[in-house]
Amino acid sequence: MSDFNQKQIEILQVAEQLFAEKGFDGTSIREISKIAKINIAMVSYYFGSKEKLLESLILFRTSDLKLKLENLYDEKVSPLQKIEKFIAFYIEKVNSNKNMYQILNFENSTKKRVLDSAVFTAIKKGNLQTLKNIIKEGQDALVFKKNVNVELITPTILGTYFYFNMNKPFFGEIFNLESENDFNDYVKFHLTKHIQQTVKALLIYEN
Amino acid sequence: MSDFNQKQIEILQVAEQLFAEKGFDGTSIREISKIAKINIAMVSYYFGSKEKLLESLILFRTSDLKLKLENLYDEKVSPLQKIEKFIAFYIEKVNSNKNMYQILNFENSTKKRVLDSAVFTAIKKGNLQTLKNIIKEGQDALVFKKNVNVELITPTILGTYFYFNMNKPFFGEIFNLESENDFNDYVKFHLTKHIQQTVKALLIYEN
DNA sequence: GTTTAAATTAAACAATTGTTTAATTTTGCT
DNA sequence: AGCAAAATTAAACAATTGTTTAATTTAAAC
Repeated sequence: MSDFNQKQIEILQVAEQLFAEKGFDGTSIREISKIAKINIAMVSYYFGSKEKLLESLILFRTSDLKLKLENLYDEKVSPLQKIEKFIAFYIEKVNSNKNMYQILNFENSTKKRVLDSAVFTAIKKGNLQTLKNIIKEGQDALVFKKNVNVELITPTILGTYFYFNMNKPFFGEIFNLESENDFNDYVKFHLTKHIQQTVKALLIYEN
Repeated sequence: MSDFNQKQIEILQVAEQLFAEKGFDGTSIREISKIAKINIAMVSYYFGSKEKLLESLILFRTSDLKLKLENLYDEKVSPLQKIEKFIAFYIEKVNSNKNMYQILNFENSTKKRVLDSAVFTAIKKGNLQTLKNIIKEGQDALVFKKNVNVELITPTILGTYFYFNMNKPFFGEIFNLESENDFNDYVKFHLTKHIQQTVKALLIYEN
């Protein structure tokens, strides 16, 4: 599988940061090499090409993107609490992998590279199914209402986070977030809570 | 102000599409020139440089990004209806300027270029104030609840749309959207409705 | 029709890009 | 120590990049 040695991992980490900051096309191999303190030929030596470096990076991180929600599904907690946990866990996961998501979001909407979306589609469908199961459970228990577009809840959960993240300077000014720590704390406590409230309200409130 | 002649506008339109599709760094002047059927020197001749072409493009489109909500604010409709109109109008605006927003979202989160965010900050603050006014009105009328994080509602509104847009292939498959028309129709009717329901529920439902 | 400015062109530019080569150094193994 | 494979290096590569030049064509004004 993904058996990268220490040197390769260092390169991947530098590449991840730079790709997220400047985009794939905005990052040069020489820049990566300089920061990773390696010779520029090492990228080709280890990964073959710049494109394959990106593919390796995605492969390297893909396992991190899968939600591990099995334990959550067994728990003897109410559907409402499951939704809360689902959201908190999801946001935490995405926020701690924000560089990778930044890369994927952009390279996915770009028509230049055709990164194999099959594996991501599978992951997304799996996560969606988990959410559907929870909501179905809540609907059967008459806690959640019926007429809700479940497929659009993930866009609301993740979209809220990504928009917040994309406009970090703006919200940093509004909420007085001066450090990366401030930002992460705000996400963990206030933003997550907002999303939880939003989804819960959507699932419960009847027009 | 933005007095661009017909030739310049043609170049800007081609640049807008390509920047949105492939990113600023992923688009070459030769590519733009080829599609716009002009000589590559014309870009420098008219705009000065590639960077300045982007600046001109932003200047050219900025006026389109401002929400015109004055009429909405005067209307004798309930706060609930105002919220609905606000969202429908906002989404429609963003969706019809999706290329520009795609560019801004990416170039803004990239640390490479420092596009003057002051003007966008002003626009965002203006739009936020409008939303705040509506919500305040609803709270005073005891229709909306009090403890809501108003600043995070825009992320939910626009974030939902952008996430949907970014993952067009995925949702296209799920919802069977085969053409750009299908996509726009889904946004106009179903996605907009979902966001309206979501925000309304958030503003009304008490824990 | 002549003149002047604007528009357009092909060509060249220097810099940067990703990639490869060929030589050298390091490492691991016997 | 000796050897073979792996790792690392500096240099060169061809292609592409944004930009400029200098010449030519077009348009407008008188």
